[in-house]
Amino acid sequence: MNDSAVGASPKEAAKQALPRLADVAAHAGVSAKTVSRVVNNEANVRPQVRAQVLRSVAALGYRPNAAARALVTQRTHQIGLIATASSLYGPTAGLFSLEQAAWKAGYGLTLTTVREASEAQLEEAIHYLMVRGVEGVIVSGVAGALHLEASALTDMPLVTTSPITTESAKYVLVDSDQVAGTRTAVRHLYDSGHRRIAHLAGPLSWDSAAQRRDGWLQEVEDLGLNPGPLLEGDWSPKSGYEAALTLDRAAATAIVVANDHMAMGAIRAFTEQGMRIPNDISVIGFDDVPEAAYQMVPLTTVRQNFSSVAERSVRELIHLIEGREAEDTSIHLPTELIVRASTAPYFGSLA
Amino acid sequence: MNDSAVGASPKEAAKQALPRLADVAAHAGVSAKTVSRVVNNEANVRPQVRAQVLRSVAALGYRPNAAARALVTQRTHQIGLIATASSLYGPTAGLFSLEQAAWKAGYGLTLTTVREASEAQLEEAIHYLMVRGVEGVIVSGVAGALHLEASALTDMPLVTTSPITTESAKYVLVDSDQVAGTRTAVRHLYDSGHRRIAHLAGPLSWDSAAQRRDGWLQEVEDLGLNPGPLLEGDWSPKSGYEAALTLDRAAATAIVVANDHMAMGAIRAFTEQGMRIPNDISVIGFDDVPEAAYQMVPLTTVRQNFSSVAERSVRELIHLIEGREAEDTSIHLPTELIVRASTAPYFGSLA
DNA sequence: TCTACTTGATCGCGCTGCCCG
DNA sequence: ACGGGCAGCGCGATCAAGTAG
Repeated sequence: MNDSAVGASPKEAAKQALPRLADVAAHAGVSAKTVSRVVNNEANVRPQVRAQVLRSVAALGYRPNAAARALVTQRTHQIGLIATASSLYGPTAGLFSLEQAAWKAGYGLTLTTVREASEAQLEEAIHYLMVRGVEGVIVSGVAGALHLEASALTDMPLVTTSPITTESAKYVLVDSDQVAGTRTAVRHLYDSGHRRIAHLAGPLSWDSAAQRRDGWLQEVEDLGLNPGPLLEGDWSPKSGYEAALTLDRAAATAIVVANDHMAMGAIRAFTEQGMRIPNDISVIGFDDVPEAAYQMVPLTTVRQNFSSVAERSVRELIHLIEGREAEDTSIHLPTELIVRASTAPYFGSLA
Repeated sequence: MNDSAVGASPKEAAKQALPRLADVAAHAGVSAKTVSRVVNNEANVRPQVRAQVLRSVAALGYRPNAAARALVTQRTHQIGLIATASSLYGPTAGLFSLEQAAWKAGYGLTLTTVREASEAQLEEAIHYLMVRGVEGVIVSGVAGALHLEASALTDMPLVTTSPITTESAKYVLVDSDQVAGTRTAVRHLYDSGHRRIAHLAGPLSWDSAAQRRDGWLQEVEDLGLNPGPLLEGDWSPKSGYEAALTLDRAAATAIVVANDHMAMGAIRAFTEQGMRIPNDISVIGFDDVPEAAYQMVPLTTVRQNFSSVAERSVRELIHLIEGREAEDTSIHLPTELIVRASTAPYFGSLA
């Protein structure tokens, strides 16, 4: 029983020596049920007994077994997180905020990833999490506009960052206000005198990329301008670089880029072509990654507050878990334009 | 029973309608045990019966309940991940690789974070994970050299990225070879003619920062040079910027920086002071973040292969879980010097 | 009759809910 | 007001029992 020899089976190794409720009960000289009461802070235990039990708990280092508890209470206090497997700044930035917010609310996080944002993979991931008894699911950074059969969810509370169509009543969307973000960016350029404003979008299969493009387009049109060229990248600096090389120089005096990393690539491309930033072209990014302020040309950008999105997501999910009606099923958190040195006023061509 | 009214308790909501083994058994007209056999791919079930059970499983959408299974088998096939709560590139870069590697090996990931790398917080995190029945723990990106009482672990298999002293036999360290990384960087500068080589370190309470500094120092001394100035930042671009402003310009013709983001801040600071990169000073970063290649001055850097570290970590952990002896308890994966435009040969002062 | 294969009844994992003293 | 007994959450393990060759 007590052999600590090598080659012990995982079974023995995993649970080896973990004290159980009954051990504490024996140690304290009370019943198992009383220990349970103390551990769960229930009433009707004399302070004296409670103290004794607590002493035994401490002495043995007892912690209640989560699986057993989950089995009987049907609650796990776990939240499932489905993320797309990529190391993009956006998707990862909120991750730890998510965990911390969940922790504060008394929930743990079970993580799973999908390689691509297909209905099939999403449903598979949700099932994986359901089996593990998660009480709600957050889908973060998954690309497209998907449809989810309510049957697949069995009323699982769900919060996502990009819109999903579903019959489920327990569903809330939480995201930065992407449209307003790029609108603000366009507006800033307009106010600085720019009239030919291009857009370098993310992969348009991503909802957030499409929305940023929509914001650009809407604002440009509301301002009565002809939209400048629309380019598309894949979020990577490399794709920003390559897309920028294709930009017709005469067609734009400014460009709104869908994320900072593509903006960096674009700036590099413009520079290689002999253009100066911001003199020859103004560039605005999106995200405000930490290094944006410390580029050779500090980057003007639209800051997303990822930790706010994360915290709000957890809050909304827990509301759904607790059965409260969501007041607003589509929540858009504000972004903030951070003006640095990659944008400048445009006074018109002298030619 | 079937009310789908709002305000259902979490208990009902979470488990609502999930079919159990007994449901499948009834549907298929066999005993629960037979369903269990089929689900677990055990032998000795007639193909005909197996097919029928499988049909019932599909029809009801049955999935075995993980908590119940864990309770009886004492196995969860879950790996616990302890990460430091920060959105630094390094710690997050390997996260999804970790999840994918675990998934491939048939394990899930339970995530928890610590705010700071203290013994107390680590032990708390490990206990949190133990209660959830994880079979092993990976500690990623936690800073210092900590000591862990074996008693706290109860022989929990453990893989970390920075060294921990512990009595536990089931412990393996997996990391990039930090020392070799900065040694290579210094060597490259030396071979290019540099003789006054400074170092901008990360926070030296972090083991990885200390090791990179050690690599720099060792190589400099092995080459018979006097070490250049040693500066310290906190990994952020801002701290790199500020530290670089304090560098005595005459004291160094090159600087090895402990990560790319500080290097970016440093380059910005040097540029503001009228120095050109690499003409007036060569700069080498560490990590090879995606945007490093697309800076205005593409950054020479030491690439870490985060996904290799993640995959190897999972592999080693699973070996430990399976009771195999670790062949090597300290594994250092190679880094690669990526030479770009922020370094140049130095031909000596003409003064 | 004996062996090989296939199936099922019962128990218990660790804990909490209900009910009783 | 306080404490304990008992059942059962959903599953897999053990062992016994059944069927065919």
